[in-house]
Amino acid sequence: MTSIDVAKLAEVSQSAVSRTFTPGASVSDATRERVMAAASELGYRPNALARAMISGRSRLIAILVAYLENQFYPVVLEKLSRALQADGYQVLLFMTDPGGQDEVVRRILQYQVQGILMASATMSSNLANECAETGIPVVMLNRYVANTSASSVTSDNIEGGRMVADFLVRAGHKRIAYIAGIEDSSTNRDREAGFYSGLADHGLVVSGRSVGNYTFEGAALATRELFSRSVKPDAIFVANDHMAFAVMDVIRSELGLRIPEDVSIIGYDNVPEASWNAYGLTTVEQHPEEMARTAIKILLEQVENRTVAKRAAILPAKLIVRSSARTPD
Amino acid sequence: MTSIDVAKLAEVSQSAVSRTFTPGASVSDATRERVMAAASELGYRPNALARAMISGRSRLIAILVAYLENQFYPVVLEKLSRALQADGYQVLLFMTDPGGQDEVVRRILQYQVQGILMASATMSSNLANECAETGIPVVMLNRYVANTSASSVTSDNIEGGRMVADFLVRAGHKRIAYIAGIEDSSTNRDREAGFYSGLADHGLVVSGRSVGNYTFEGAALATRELFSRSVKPDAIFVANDHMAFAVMDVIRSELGLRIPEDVSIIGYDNVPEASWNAYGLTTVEQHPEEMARTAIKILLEQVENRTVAKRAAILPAKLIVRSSARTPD
DNA sequence: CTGAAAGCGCTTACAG
DNA sequence: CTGAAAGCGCTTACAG
Repeated sequence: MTSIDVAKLAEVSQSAVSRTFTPGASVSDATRERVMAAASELGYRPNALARAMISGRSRLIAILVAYLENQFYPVVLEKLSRALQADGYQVLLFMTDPGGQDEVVRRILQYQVQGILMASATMSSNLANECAETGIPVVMLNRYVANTSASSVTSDNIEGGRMVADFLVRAGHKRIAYIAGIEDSSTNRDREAGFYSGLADHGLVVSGRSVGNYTFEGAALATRELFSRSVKPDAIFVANDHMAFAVMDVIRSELGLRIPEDVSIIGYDNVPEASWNAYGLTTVEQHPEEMARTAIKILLEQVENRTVAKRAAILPAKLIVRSSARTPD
Repeated sequence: MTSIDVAKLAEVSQSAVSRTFTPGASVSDATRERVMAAASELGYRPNALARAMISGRSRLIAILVAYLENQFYPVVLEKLSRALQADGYQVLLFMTDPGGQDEVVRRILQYQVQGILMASATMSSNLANECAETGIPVVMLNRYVANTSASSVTSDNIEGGRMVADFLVRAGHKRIAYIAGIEDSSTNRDREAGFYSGLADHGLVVSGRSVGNYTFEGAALATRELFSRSVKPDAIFVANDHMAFAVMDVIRSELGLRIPEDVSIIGYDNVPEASWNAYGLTTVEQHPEEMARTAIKILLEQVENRTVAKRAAILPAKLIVRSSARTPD
């Protein structure tokens, strides 16, 4: 079923059919009606691929994600997709591997996507620039890379880390440890830097540090390591919620300690599970809906104006107090 | 940058360029080398949309998902996407709304997808048949609809429900309740039917029933309702894990009861959180990787053979025993 | 192995 | 408002 078939049946030109399905094009009511009648009789639907080819606008946006285990990402993905769909764009989803990043992006480019959204995936500066040259806007979510033309949307990770330190110190903690995410991720660097600077404001330094690499298992190992040392922490800032759950499990089930009586735990993200009673995790909120909305606003602005001017949005951090950490008086 | 630009630079025909990028096409080594050199000099990549148009094979597969809060779906989505990518297909992702289902599918069809995978979304039989007429294969995951030509992949929900009943009865429970998911979903119907039949095998009937609609909040309400009655359950089978976490939270935090000493809880799915120590949920496994693999196998077989013969795969259910339910001696 | 040519299904100036 | 025509960037018989 093509527009030509419809044109024949409706006894109009193929152009008239095309115009009927193009919002804003000039067609008389009479023509439109005849075309619609013929179209529905034949079950005709315009071919979006042909439209994309000829118009140069595919209305395809690629979303890159590395893993969906950490609930922050499914939530963001859902928000992004819904917003994009509502604006008449389609989502091309790509799961990236630690290594094959560049290959994936090149495949995306073949599909003539009009923009790229990167969440939980890092992009080499090479690749970001390659996209910029092609004129395809890139917006990174929850991460940024220096020296690229890619835009970014993050929460104020530095301020978030600082707030955690302040909260913990004011609650009377003295031996405050940090469990890091992926060492060279921008989120980890910023949260850690803010945290240390917050401790320093109170004349303290971190009492222990181990690395969980943002994985559940990594966090469990990191916790055991931390508590195997002579100086045991009385509070831990964990670089994200996903790891914090593993940390809490190990502390309660394996070490037999109470939270927050023996150890306070604070995470980062405020994923849905953080509010589940079994954890009641005190954490720093990253508002997924707002991050998604901001990312899409930046991306579509660039898509529609065909500009690739870099923008970096930093959303405010907010501490969500629950029961996993002692509260300052 | 088009194949014509490359052809000019390489001093060959446009056909030669096309053949160089078509696996299996006959090109001499000499020609191929000149084309590749020119292509990389110009940064040329074939336009997948043009290829799709002319060849009639878009290599696009649509995945429909309704919500990603229940961790079962992100996990399945990740497995599906990776498998499809590995086979050289691209994923077009659609988040469906309870109502706008049909509209979504019609939009998908415009993009000339070669197949549709439906997870956590129900498709009207109308729509399924509409797809079948177009010759586009549809595979539903974790659900099925009677009287359609859509294939399906599910776990053996009936047998799973029966196993839960048997386990609970043999552990000595007498007042066994059920918290339902969405009433008219095939998963709920089958799990419930199997469960009741399992109870009947031991001469028992369900002692209470309320509906959680597969949501976290719905399950919390359903739990409060169940315990507000005169006969309180000493065991509950919850139609999926996602609800079971809410049930456990309410039982422990609000009702002050112990699990499994006072109440046994069994869920369904075995999502990642089920193994977290704070819950230690005994549950029926649905192996997401195997379900994804099976769904893709069925779908691609139909895509590649251009058949739409209906298939219904039912994977075996397996009880995963943890600590949320008393164990039979 | 190679090139000229037809054609996939549309949009969009252009002229009337 | 309408139609004829060009063209988006490719693949793929066809003939040599």
